[in-house]
Amino acid sequence: MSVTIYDLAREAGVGIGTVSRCLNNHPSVSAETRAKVLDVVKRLSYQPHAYAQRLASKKTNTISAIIPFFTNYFFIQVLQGVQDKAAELGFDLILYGVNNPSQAEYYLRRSLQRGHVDGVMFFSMSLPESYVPKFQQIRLPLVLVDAYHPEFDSISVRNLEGATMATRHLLKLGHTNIAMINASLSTQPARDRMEGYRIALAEAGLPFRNDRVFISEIGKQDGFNREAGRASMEDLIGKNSGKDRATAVFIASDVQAMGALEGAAELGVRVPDDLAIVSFDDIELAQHAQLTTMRQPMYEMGVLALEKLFARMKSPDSAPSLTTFLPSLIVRRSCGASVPSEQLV
Amino acid sequence: MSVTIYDLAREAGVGIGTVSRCLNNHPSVSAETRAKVLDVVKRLSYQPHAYAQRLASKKTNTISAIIPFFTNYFFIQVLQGVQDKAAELGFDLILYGVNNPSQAEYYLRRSLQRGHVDGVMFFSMSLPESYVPKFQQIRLPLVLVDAYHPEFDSISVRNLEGATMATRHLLKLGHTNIAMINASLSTQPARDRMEGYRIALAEAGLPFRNDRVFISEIGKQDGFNREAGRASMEDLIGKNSGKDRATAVFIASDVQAMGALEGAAELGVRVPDDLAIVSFDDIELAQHAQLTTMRQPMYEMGVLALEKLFARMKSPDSAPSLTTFLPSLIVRRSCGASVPSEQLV
DNA sequence: TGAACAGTTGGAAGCGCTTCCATGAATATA
DNA sequence: TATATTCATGGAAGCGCTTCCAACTGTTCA
Repeated sequence: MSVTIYDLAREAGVGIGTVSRCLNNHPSVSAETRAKVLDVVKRLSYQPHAYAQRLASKKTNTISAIIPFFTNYFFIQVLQGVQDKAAELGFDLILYGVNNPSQAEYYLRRSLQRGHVDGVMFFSMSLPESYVPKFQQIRLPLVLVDAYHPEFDSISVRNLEGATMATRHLLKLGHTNIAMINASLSTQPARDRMEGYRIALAEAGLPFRNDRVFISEIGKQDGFNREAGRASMEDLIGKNSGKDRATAVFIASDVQAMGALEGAAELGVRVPDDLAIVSFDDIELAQHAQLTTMRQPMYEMGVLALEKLFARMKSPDSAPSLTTFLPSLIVRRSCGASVPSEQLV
Repeated sequence: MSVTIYDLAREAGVGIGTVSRCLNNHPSVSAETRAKVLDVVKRLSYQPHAYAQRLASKKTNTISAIIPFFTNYFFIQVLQGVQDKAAELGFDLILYGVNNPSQAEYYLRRSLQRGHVDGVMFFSMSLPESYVPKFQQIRLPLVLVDAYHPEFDSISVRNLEGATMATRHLLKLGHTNIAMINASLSTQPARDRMEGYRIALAEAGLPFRNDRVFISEIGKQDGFNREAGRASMEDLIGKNSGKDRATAVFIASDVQAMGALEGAAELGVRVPDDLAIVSFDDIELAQHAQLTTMRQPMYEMGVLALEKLFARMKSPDSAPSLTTFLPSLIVRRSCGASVPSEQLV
């Protein structure tokens, strides 16, 4: 049927051990023999059987990525980084796209299956605590991306600093009354982004006021969605009159900002003239909507995730590392800065 | 180290054959024995070794998807369909995201590796002819999605009919001078969409005029990109004056339409008042930009792709099937229809 | 001249499973 | 009672590879 190393061995007049050594670039094969064997390999167009190799060598050359679909553009971008690096390192990538935490758990279990994958990447969700010992027991490398756990390698974005940068930008543009639209404070990113906002205000000697923070938790994703953004904006505009009027708002995510833009347009509030906006994430829509926003280096995060996984395979006992990325400010029209410096396109 | 069926067999006081039969729901095991074995399985928290199973059974329970990243939203949507169905059928999905045809070929070869996957899905690119015999020889199931080849199962969208529907919609709104912005005619979709446009015009007794079709091939993807759309729109507007003025345009894709909108805005042409627009694809941006467009059932296509692959595994000898999906008209603001009927959100 | 050693090589064992065949027990049939 | 027939079961063989160990060939050195 298909060509095996036994066929190669017979054809080349050598033993199967020698054939295997040739295929795996083992040093102790004479140049002559190697050439002979490789010639036969080519002639019979031999292809190794992936699973036989994996069974015998106890390495799978495969990793899995558990990643929620709802992150959309983030999903694609980060996946490109992962995929490119995986190809470079010769790994196959099993994709487990999920829509909810219970699906994620299912795939965690599946990834933990003995000999299934050499490593796991877990994205944008908090790791259920019950899986911590399981990964540690079988010593399966795990990297968290856009998430954090002290026991594992993690990669995340510095939400606090990013929020500070965003708010500082509005301050630099002369705004002194800056509101915030946030998502549920039950999530760490929302808390961090609010803290960053608070810090920037404090730096400028401005008070942090609870009545300037608008939070809606309607819809999915703890309020990180379009409808919640819209509701918050309507709320804000309803209360935004008189001399105490906010002239700018920092919005915790681009998707919320998209909804907020709709709400503002509907209520006749012009952006940026009546209200300047800076948000967070730089999803694809942000460019089209001309949102000034904090960009996360998604592709780079994907690449680094795989690098960390690889490093962990090499040295399983090193201490868990945390790498944080500083988001960068992308200036577009929504903040009202005079010279939009869109460099990306 | 890890628990094997030998451990189970010893612990349960049965043979390894019996254990294996229990695990695989083979009928000829007494209920009593089965219960005993399954109890031990649970007690030792046994996990089968994936690759040992695969080597012995000669089935991988894995499929690969070769899919270009540049399709963006299509990518995510269709992948969700694939993933959901794969989970249901118990398959693992190896994702090979690519950015160019040579990467695609690399992964085709990899997928063809003996015993690597049980089936392959190939998206949105034309299959290199040299791979046709390779798949046929080793009888590896292959499904083409958003693509077509007579020798394989294919799923595609009826571009011609979709274009006709789009153009008809503009006609129904009273337009009699309708232009088209297209991409390179070297691609089948571009040809089909133009033919559909032509047919709708003919139905209405209107002439097809070459000077009303604007094609730019700048940038990537044979002109299916933002810059090309913008260039074409600028070209159109430059030539659009006098009584021979086009009042509507059918644009071959949403991404082109996004660029076209920018160009129109810059040149002071209002959409839809001065120029009505209908485009094609219904990517995520389309909703935000309020583009009236032809929606492709992406999720459904993903599900069907996996169903076809599965069917092909069951009966390798049936004739190749082609399924086409009819896109549906999503009415938003860009066409100027009085009552936007956005049902999706 | 013989011992020690490095460089190659062949092939058995083993990875953990599925499957087939032989066997034995239990039941049905003449 | 003797003989089929069915149902469960144990375990060897085999999937295609890697790896280890033994063995064989030359060389080198005392």
